[in-house]
Amino acid sequence: MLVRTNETMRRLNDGPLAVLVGERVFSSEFKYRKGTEVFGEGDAAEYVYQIITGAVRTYKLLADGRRQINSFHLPGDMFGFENGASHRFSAEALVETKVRLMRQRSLLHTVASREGSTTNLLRLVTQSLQHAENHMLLLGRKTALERVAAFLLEMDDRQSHPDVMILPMSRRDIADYLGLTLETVSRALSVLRDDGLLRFIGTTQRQVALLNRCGLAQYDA
Amino acid sequence: MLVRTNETMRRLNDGPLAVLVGERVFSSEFKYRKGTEVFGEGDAAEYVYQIITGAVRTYKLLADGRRQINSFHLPGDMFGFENGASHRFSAEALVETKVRLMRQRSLLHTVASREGSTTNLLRLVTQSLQHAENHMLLLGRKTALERVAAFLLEMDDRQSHPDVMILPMSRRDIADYLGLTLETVSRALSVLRDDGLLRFIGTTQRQVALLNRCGLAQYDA
DNA sequence: ATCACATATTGATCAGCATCAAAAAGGCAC
DNA sequence: GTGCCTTTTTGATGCTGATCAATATGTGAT
Repeated sequence: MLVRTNETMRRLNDGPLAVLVGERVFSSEFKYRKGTEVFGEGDAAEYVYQIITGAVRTYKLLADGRRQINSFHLPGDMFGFENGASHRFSAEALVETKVRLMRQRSLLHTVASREGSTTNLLRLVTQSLQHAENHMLLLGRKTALERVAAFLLEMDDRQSHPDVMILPMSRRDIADYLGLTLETVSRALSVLRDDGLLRFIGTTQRQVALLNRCGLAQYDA
Repeated sequence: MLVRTNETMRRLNDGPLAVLVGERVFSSEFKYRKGTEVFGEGDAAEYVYQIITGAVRTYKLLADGRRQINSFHLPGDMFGFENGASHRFSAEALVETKVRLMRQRSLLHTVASREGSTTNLLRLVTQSLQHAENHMLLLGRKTALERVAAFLLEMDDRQSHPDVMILPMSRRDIADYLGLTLETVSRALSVLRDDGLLRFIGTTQRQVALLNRCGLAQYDA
């Protein structure tokens, strides 16, 4: 994505709602097994979630099964915040995922009684909006290679540029995020590998070492 | 778009920030000629805008000129709200446009001192996010015909289902909104016309009568 | 280790939309 | 109205990415 700065170094209890933590607002924890639904589109929006460990995809479906993933959520990220009474999209655990959760009503109430946290909550929503704006540019106007390069740089950034990046999602998930097919994603990754921009680590294809981040950024428009 | 309910009947002074109007918050009005820039990506985000008459496009550009329009703003709509110090996208008047504008700092300050308006401001941002989520689904997963049908239904809804809808934007604007080329948009409109779903009114091609909204909705996925 | 199933890669072909091109229609100044 | 420029439509062709298909690799259970 275009905006990568300041997305790094997110830690638990260090996000926009840090001020609320430890105030009996985050009432409980919960664990989801790989592939299970956290909530579905149209479900009552009772809780807000923060990921402790694991990863979650949020997505919308068309009637015939076409899927668009809005975003991937990693440890520290919050999701599920809704204005209305029901969720506008679905959320599923990509892998075994532990979350902290609290009631939305409780959150809004707490926020309303506290100056400053208002702005934090607003910032949280604004950041999602910013991500969405960048993603619309990607979906509307970028080529397959540009999309995949942007995706790798986004994940790299959100994992704080590790030597070996772990992708918790399948090729199909990546494809549904980028508005492509899984075959096209696979081919693009192969091109980038053959061009010496990345290397797959070990036996799995979900551990990636970025060998040339600047080169990758060239591929991204 | 998927969400059309409650987008109708928006009037001036009747939006999310109605509570703020008449409180010397909206300091002034300004007029932009057709095609002129309201603000550019990266500009200092000093003001928030509300359209009185006319229409505005907000968009992002890639280095080589590819453009993605995030949204079209019609009378009553607000835009230009930013979390950070600078605008994340550009805004231009589609036609001669009159706006009301106020300083962001002033808005935030006023909001902070008033219970309730916080939630309204939050709702404003959340609505933009909701629009973005629906648009990502369109950009990532819908065909050209589905996109154009969805566009017509969105505009129809936002103009409160008039007999004759006026499109203030060019085919190129529509294309850049829908992630297509202007030729593809033109062809899709011709298909819908030939199928009896719409009719062009008068001499211009920017006045459209929707003859069969349910039929159009079938085209949309 | 073996088997069954899920995931990923790679290849061949196809289709939808983009691109290139030209003509028609509309808008606007004079 | 006339002329000029912009916008829109329509047509011909091409290319990117989708689809269909086969193989390879990985994973998890027993």
